[in-house]
Amino acid sequence: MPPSAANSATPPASQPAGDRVMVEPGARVKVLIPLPLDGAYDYRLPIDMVAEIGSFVVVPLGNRLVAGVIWGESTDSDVPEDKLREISGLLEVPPLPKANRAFVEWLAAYYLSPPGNVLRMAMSVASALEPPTTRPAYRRADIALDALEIRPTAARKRVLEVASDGFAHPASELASMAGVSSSVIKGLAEAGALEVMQVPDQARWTPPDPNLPGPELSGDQKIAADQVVAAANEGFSVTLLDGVTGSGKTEVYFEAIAATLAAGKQVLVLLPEIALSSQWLARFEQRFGAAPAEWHSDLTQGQRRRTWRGIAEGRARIVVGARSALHLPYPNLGLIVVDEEHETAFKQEDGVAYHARDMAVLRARLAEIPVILVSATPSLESLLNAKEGRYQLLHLPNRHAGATMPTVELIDITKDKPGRQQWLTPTLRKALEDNLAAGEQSLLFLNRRGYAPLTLCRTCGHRLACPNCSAWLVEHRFTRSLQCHHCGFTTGVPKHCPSCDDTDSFAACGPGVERMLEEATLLLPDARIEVVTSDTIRGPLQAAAFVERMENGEIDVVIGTQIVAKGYHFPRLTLVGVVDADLGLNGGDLRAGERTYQLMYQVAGRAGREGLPGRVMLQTASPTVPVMQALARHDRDGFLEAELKMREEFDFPPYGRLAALIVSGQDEGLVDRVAQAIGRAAPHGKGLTVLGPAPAPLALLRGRYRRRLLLKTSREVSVQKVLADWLGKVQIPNPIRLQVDVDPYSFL
DNA sequence: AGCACGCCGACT
DNA sequence: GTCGGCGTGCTC
Repeated sequence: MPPSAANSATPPASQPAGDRVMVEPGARVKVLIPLPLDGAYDYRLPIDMVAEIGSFVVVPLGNRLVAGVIWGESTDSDVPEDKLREISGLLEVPPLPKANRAFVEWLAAYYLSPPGNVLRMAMSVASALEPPTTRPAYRRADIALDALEIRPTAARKRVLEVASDGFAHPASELASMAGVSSSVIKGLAEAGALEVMQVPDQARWTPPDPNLPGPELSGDQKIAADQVVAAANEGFSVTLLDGVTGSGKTEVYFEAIAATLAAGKQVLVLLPEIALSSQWLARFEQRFGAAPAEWHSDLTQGQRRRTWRGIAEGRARIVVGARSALHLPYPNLGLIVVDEEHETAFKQEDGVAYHARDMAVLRARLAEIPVILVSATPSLESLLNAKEGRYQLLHLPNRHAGATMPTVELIDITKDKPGRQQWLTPTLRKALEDNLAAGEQSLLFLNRRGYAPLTLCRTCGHRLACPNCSAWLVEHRFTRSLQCHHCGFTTGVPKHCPSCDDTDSFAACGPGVERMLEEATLLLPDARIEVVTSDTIRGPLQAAAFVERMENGEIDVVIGTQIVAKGYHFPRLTLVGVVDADLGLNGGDLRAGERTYQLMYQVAGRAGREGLPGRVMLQTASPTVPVMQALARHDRDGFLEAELKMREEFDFPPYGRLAALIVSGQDEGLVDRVAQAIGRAAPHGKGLTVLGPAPAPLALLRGRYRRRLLLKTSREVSVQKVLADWLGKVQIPNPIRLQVDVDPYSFL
């Protein structure tokens, strides 16, 4: 069935009629504008304009016109009548649904951000608000080919054959369906064999078919699937689906998706790093016979516009996307799934610093729909919520199809020492050689891009640092450059030391993936080795190409950063070597242990799945610390329990709550004075602790000096209220920026 | 976020 | 003498 036919056969999902509220013509209304203003502005609805709450409108602001959303009737405003201006136009877009509007307000209140800034995320695609356009499409004209003055070539016949299904196709689609170039289409159109018509320029998704038979589920999967399906049409609920790697969590939540789709509602699946999830998309398509709508940073402007409108108009039934997909204008959302819920990639760090997993739960509550959080290594936040009964917990303890968990070995690098200027221990070297000889694939994991994290002068000890940040420059040999991983500063490798002027005196210190490539190449000269990082994989096409090379066995050894640690499933990958398992444990981060466990567990999960046993080797200098012991003994629950206990003892999240204040500016003295003034105004009281101000871990970032204050409260305290009272007392001079991060994850 | 208004350096 | 640098402040 061609997509256009399927599309017209199913009515689009739409917002419940009861949620729609018309506005009196001529009324004074509040219009929220996607700018960081204090609140919505008052405007007059023209007497002849028919609009409702949520309508997208164009309003005059200063001497320009901007798009905004009618937020409600204005009842108690002190804006004088003579300041009031009229709404200048109504945009041809479905109104922003009630649940979305509530979501904007709640998110803004929770993170102390102007609501306009939050609305901006929902209105990120300006062109989507413009009137829909059309584009040419072609179908078979009602004329016999031999009645025309052109030769009936094979290419032309094929085109006419595929164009005879009664539907109009864009030239590019027709060309690819017939396997010809678009010039053939053009020729046929000019000759009159194809009829040109204008069709709406909109995306067309084949509706996923929830009735296709799913895979055979195991006993555990069946029990879990029955529960999520039962929850699927029962209002708000949160389910934590906790299952080991390979236990088939995806198949379980696919059943909930099927049930929601069957009820005619939309589904949102949030993934971290969606751009790299070609394998997830393939599984979805196999289960539902159609591709979902995608939302991520690699879309073109046109794709964004069509997808945004397709969702607003209810034609896109299932959306899979990165965290920003949470803000799209779903008129009839029925289910949210957050896969890999523990991932820190869900925490937005710039602009409004929100956590997409937490906001998914909020969004679900406001829309009164279920949300499923999925992970093999759930966050302590979610585990505690499950433990205390706020979330329903579903457990999938076993790998399916008889696959066993990989063995995890700790290699003590202080005893089993790598050679000079080497980072692989003899044990891991031997394992790599054996695995190559056995014809199986290996992964060397090192979460460090570039060649070496630090470059210093052998003569005078000078270290090459970023001029804008308190960070070392990282040498990248592939691009023959030195880079700052915090601000993007790039420079060539200097010939002379900037400090002592000695020539060619630089020494690379420590390993990066590029350096591991050298070591691995010397060790395994005949192996096909590939480095996979965000530098070498740019965008979904290259990611898909890499997956294909792996699946075809064209790669023997992958040396990769965290982008290979997640989600992929390569049957012949049986050895995982972690070059430096201690890497994430330094720095005194609150979540260092939890994160190291999650990352190591995810990396380990890449080893051995169907039938072939996997082997994981963690190189560590501290094999006795609890994280390493837990990994080696497969004692996840014991580790998490101990970690929870520690957090409880010190009143840290998820028991207590945190907010970080970052004061930054180019004038270091002024930054200090302002930070101290904020510190002096700090609140006191039961369950409140304020730490700082202290230099932020990156005391200089992008040329701005940074000081940090940390507010720690017990769970009963409203962090928002404390922060609002506190910050209301201090004046922030203009060149200084104050960033408030509620529930911070990164302590930079 | 724009866009204006407003005060101090190198040019047609 | 002006053009223009971007610091501060406002937009219902």
